[in-house]
This record gives sequence, structure tokens and C-alpha cells, in this order.
Amino acid sequence: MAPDLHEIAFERLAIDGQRYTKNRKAIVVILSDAGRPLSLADLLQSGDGLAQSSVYRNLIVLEEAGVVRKVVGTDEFARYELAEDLTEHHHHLLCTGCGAVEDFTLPSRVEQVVEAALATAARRAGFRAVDHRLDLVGLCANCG
Amino acid sequence: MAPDLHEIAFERLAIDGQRYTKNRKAIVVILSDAGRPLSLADLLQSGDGLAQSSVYRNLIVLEEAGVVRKVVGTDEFARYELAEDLTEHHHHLLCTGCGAVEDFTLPSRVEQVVEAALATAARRAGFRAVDHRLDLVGLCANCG
DNA sequence: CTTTCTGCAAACGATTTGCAGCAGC
DNA sequence: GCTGCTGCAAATCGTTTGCAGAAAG
Repeated sequence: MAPDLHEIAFERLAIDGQRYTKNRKAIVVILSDAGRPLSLADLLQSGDGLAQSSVYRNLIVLEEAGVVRKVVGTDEFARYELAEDLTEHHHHLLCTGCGAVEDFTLPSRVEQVVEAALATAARRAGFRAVDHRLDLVGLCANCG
Repeated sequence: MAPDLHEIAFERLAIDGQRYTKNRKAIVVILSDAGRPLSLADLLQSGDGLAQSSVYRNLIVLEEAGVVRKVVGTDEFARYELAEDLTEHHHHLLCTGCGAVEDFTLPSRVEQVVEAALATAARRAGFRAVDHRLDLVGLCANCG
């Protein structure tokens, strides 16, 4: 975990007029330690007595502040990870068997090609791109 | 719409022991005409008196038969489109403002690079890739 | 005829929300 | 202290399911 992670989180929340409370810090720590997107159940299990509704509410606040990103997989559960500029650029392996989500990275040469092609496509469509998702869907090592 | 689209749909459903009924045909026609992923509300509006539960059930059947694909956007509504081998390989523009989903394509040179890189990444992770998603997230021309 | 599909209405479950009390500054 | 956060429990709403009758073959 980056040493200034909490400082950054604090600042981004401050911009939105939000506090960096104990619960919010706990969520950031858990996500930072996980190294993969976590579902609500994961967070509740890892956290110490966090209330479900508070976690949902805090995830929304953290997402709006740009500290956390929501990841939609193949099952019915939403998952969350730290914002990409707080970790490193990566993609997801989405298992259709168990719903698990794992991270992976691509060579920077490939990223550059994709980046350029997407920028062109977005411009052509009059679309203001903020982010992109490049995920693999299939069966993980356990389910395959 | 491909002339043999209904024949293909019929055959794929038959493999699963399913019938290609009037309702299912109607869904396929609507999706084929749309040229973009449609939400349930879109389908109910376009269809002529289709029951909500039947549409949901038929979409599941059609998805299992490989005729239809579910597309997850940025809003709370699931969307559906024809399977990729019945149309052409494409990607999605996901608008975070209004939730709209539009199609776009990339140059085949880019697709090849991505395809190869993903195959390598999947092999390395012991992941059996079935499909990939490469979508742009941002604001569409109307919301931007 | 038999099996599958359909439509209605009721059930389900992840997520959201109202409210009273507590914590942060 | 005042404002915003928390936890509990109830509400919301897209989606799923049970069942009796209709359609496909």
C-alpha cells in the first residue's frame, strides 16, 4: 500500500466536503490489501463489525470522490477496488462459473495501441471517454 | 438482418430442446433491427404486448442457446443484443450520464493485437477465455 | 395428447433509504 | 454544539418464480 494512500483519500474526500472516518479508512485498507475487487460480502467479512448499509453508503461516497471504483462482473454482486490511479492500470478476469474477479496486466505496447485506437473511436463518435474496460470473460483455473 | 438468422436461432434452440416460438422470434427481430443493446423496457415497448416475465425467461433461454448476449452497462438495467457471431465483432460506448449503450468497432489490426495479448494473458493465468469486453465509459454526445 | 411456453401475480434479494443516536471537528 | 456519519430496520425495484391455462408438435 502506498504510504500516502490515506492522505490522498483524505484530500479527495475533503474536496467533496466529506470526512475520512474510521469506517471509510477501514474500507480503503481492506481494498488495498486485497489486490482484487471485493464484493460487499467480502468487505463485511474482512471488516470488524461494519454495518451493511454504512458500507454501501461509504462506497458511494468513496466512488464519487474518485478513491474507489465499482467493478461489474458476471454475477449479481457489485465489486469494488481502489481507483486506478491509486494502484496500477490493470484488467479483470471474470469467471462465469463462480463469479470470481481477478486482476491481470497487459504489456505497455499493447496498452498504447488500444489507448490510441479508443481515443480515435471516441472522438469519431462525439463521446467523452473517461475510462475503459478491457476484461476477459470465461472460466477461472478452479472452474475450468 | 441476415436471411438465415431465424434458421440459426431455430437450430441453436433445438440443440437445447427448446422451441422457436412467436415470442422468441419477436425478440430476435427487435434486437436485430435495433443495432444496439436493448433494455427490458426497450423490448417491452417495441414488442406487441409481450409479458415482462416471458421476455425475461426467453432472454435467458436465448442466451443459453448462444443466440443472445447480455450486456452490462453503467446503470441498473441489463441490456441484450444478438450474439456476436450473428452480427459483427464490436464494442460499446457506455454513457454514465444517461446509461445509453452504443456500438462501435475498431480497426482489425488493433483487434488482432488485443486478441493475441489477451490469449497470452489468459494462458498464463490458467484461465479459459470465452469472450472479452472492451468498452469505453464516459459521456455520450447528448450528455457530454 | 404430451410437453413446453405464456401471462398473471406473488416472491426474491441486492441495494437504498428514514430516522434516532453517536462521532468528528 | 452543530453537522454529518452510523446502525438498525423497513422500503425499493429489477428480476425471478409458481401456477393454471394456451400453444407447439
